[in-house]
Parts: sequence; structure tokens; C-alpha cells
Amino acid sequence: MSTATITSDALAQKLADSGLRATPQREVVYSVLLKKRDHPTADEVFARVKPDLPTISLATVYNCLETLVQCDLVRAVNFERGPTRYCPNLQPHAHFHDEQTGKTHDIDLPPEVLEKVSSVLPRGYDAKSVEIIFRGKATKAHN
Amino acid sequence: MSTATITSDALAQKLADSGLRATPQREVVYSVLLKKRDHPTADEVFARVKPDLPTISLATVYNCLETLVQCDLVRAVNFERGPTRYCPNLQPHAHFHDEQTGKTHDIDLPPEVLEKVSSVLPRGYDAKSVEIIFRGKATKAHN
DNA sequence: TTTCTCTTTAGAATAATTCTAATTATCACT
DNA sequence: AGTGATAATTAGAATTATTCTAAAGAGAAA
Repeated sequence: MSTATITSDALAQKLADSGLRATPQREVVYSVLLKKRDHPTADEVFARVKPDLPTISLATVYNCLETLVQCDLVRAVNFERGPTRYCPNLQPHAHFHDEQTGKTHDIDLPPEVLEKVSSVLPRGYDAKSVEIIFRGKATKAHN
Repeated sequence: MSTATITSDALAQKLADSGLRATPQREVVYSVLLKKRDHPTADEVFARVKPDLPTISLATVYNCLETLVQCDLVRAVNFERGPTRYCPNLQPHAHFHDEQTGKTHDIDLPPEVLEKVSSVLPRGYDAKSVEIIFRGKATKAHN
């Protein structure tokens, strides 16, 4: 496969690796994240999943999202106190939060920038992840 | 003055600049943040302020903190879904969130790193702030 | 003083998320 | 195919952090 995303079988595999099952709910939640990559909230995912699985509950959506985050298939992103948003982009990237539109943009992070950022950590700090969030406004072109 | 912090008069001045008054509540809340710079939550600030102002309410603590953030005297910091924490450090710095202890450490950000980070933004993205959060564990020495 | 605005206060309301207990589905074995 | 064990889903209650509301208090200005 050439993309960074994952087939349904591969999803099943990833889940199995963690001793978890591939359920319709998990598959649909994941596919919904892949289909429209606009960093939806749990509520938004809930709404998008319902046409396919009319009886799914919001709690299940939360459970599935949490599961996908645990399996490293999805990243959870938080802006201030807003609801958590979910992002299936597995490349290292920062987030740009547009205050006008409320939209979130992925910003690619070249390895050398990541490295420079990590270099600020004094001895004795062992980071296993870093999150970079810009806040500001983006021009029309980026809507 | 040699420090990055601010006298009570200067606080009054900063507030006045925004058309706000220097109240005992605001002064005590601010002084509590300066005294113990461990990124307390609103609840923790509330507890620390009470000995001085036994009748203060939690809503007022939220109000004061918000006011100080508006005046650029304090930064609000969020980790995941946890409660907002407050930080009177005005220098550009990142945060390191120690998952073992729950403690938050300020990590100085040299200008050239800040610049490198900002350089990842494509044309058309106008960031007015950037927040960098590391997550991991710190050695004993940093407790 | 009187008035006007800003601030504080207590408690109610809200929003997002997590928890609980019951049901349902799936798996591993026979 | 049947049975028990385990995992997952569900609806609704509960929780947490925060914000809102309406009333009371305080300070500056007229």
C-alpha cells in the first residue's frame, strides 16, 4: 500500500495485536475518520456513524475512539477547553487552530524541526511525545 | 526591577490599562501564582487564597484567573482533558508534563528554536501564539 | 450624597466525558 | 451445534470543570 492509511484487514490486525476485536462499530468509526479528515469531535463522529449504524450509542463512539487512540491509529487533539478532536493522520505534524473559523489544519513537521524542538529538553527529561499547537488565523486559501 | 515578575503597583497599572480595577481578590490570586509556581488548577488556587480571603468564592477565582490571562500576566495551560492550569512565567517556554508525577515543568525556549518552529507554517498561516507540550517522564532530579 | 459601573458571590446550569449495570456478541472448546 | 468465558455495546446516571445568572457590595465620578 502506498498511503499512510490502513485497510480494514490491517485495522483488524492492529486491533488483534492489542488483544482486541474488530467490531463493526470500530470499523465504521475508523472509516468515518478517514473519509472526512476535519478533526471531528466525538459528537460529530457519532452523527456521521449513525446512518451506517443507527443503533450505535455515544458511549460506544467514545469507546471506539479511545480504542483507536490506544492502538496508535488515531491521535486525540485538544484545544484549550474545547471538546477532544480526532485525527487519523499518523505522520508527525503540528496543528494550526484557526480562531476565526474554528477549523484545524495539519502542518507537516520535518524531522529536523522535530529534532530541534526536542533539543530544548535538558538532561533527565525523557519525552515520549510532543504536541505543537499554533493558534491564529489562516487566509481564505486555506479554508 | 530584575525579575520578570511584577509589583503590586505594576499589577494595578496593567489592570488599569485594560480598564479594570485592582481588587484584593485579583492581587491575592496573582501573588499566590507567583509564590508557588507549580501550575496550580483553579481549585488549588482557590484553596491557597482562602487563608487570606476566607470568603472568596470559586467563581471569583475563575474570574480573576481569566482576567489575569486577558492582561497577559498569566498563561493558561491545558493537558489533555485535565483542568486548566495557570502559569505566571512570561518568558517563552514549553511545558513538560510528567506522566508519573503529574507535575508540569517549564522548559525554556531559545528564540532560534521558536523561529524554527514557526518556520514550518506555510504562507497564509498567521500564528499569534504557539504552545509546545512534551509528555513523558522526568528523572528524580527534576522533582 | 447619588449614581453608575465594575466586581464579587452563591448557587444553578451546562458541556464533555466517564461510569455502571445490564444485555449482546464473539470466541474457544467440546 | 452447545456452553461457558470474555469482550463489547448500550442507555442512562454520574462526574468534573467551568460558565452563567441574578443579586448584593464597593469604588470612582458627578
